[in-house]
Amino acid sequence: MHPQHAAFLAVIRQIPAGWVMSYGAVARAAGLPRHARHVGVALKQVDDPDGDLPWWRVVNGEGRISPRGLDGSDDLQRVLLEAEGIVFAENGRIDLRRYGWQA
DNA sequence: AGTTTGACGCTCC
DNA sequence: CGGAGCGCCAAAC
Repeated sequence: MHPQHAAFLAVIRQIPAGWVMSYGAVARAAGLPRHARHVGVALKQVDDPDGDLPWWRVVNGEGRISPRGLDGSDDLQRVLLEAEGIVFAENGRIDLRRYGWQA
């Protein structure tokens, strides 16, 4: 585990239920601006049997769930977010001005 | 050591 | 609002 990944995950763990953060926001909050892409890398590698990491509360800067290729785990992410009361717009976007968490 | 590759983001059009 | 283009940065080739 790279120390930077730990920093990203530490930030993500602090996002309260019902709120979201963009990859870029997480990177900035972790003190590593311009490393938004790296946040995605960290999340891809992580496995959380304990479920202590709310990975689903991270979306991209457009307020959309970032595509992961072939698997449909982005649908799961949407379900989890909606279960926390987050409302998706018609175009599948989340209003970050309303749900964006500022660490 | 040069190139490609992303769970990204911002500007333009 | 949707695309294209480009910058970014570490990893993997």
